[in-house]
Amino acid sequence: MPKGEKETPLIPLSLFMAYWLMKSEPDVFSVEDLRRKQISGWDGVRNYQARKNLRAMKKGDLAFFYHSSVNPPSLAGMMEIVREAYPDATSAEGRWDQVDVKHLKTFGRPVSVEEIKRVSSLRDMVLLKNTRLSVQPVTAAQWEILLRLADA
DNA sequence: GCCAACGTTGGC
DNA sequence: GCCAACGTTGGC
Repeated sequence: MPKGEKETPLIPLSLFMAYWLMKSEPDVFSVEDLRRKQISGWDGVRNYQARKNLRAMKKGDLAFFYHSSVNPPSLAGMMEIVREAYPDATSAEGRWDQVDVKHLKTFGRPVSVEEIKRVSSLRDMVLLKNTRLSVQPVTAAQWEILLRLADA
């Protein structure tokens, strides 16, 4: 290999980590609330499919912070999973879990769901297919495209 | 505020 | 296990 040429890893780093999208109504908890706290528990999830996704999260995974039920609904920032699933203290039944997340970025240019719908390579996003799922996976390819749209 | 899509509950 | 009734989510 010629000097100064960057060595390509045999296996891309992205294969080792997963990407997610997590919804919150910003009136309740926004990406700026998370920026102020830096680290916060992500609790209150009461859906089995979302719980399954929470439990699949690994430390170091990245997630988009999605602002739902506002105009316009959009990807507002990015965070890192810093603690894997553990019992949600706000759940009396004890069967729900939460993770801890850390603020990484608030997007200067949030990506609206309307914009996402216009990108054909994003048409398979869970966000568009299963609109009610509040914790959902994002593929590495989708992640890259969305980051570019966010100018991040 | 409306309503479509989806999830849960409970009677049978 | 089916399904009707009901509740919730979330875009519009």
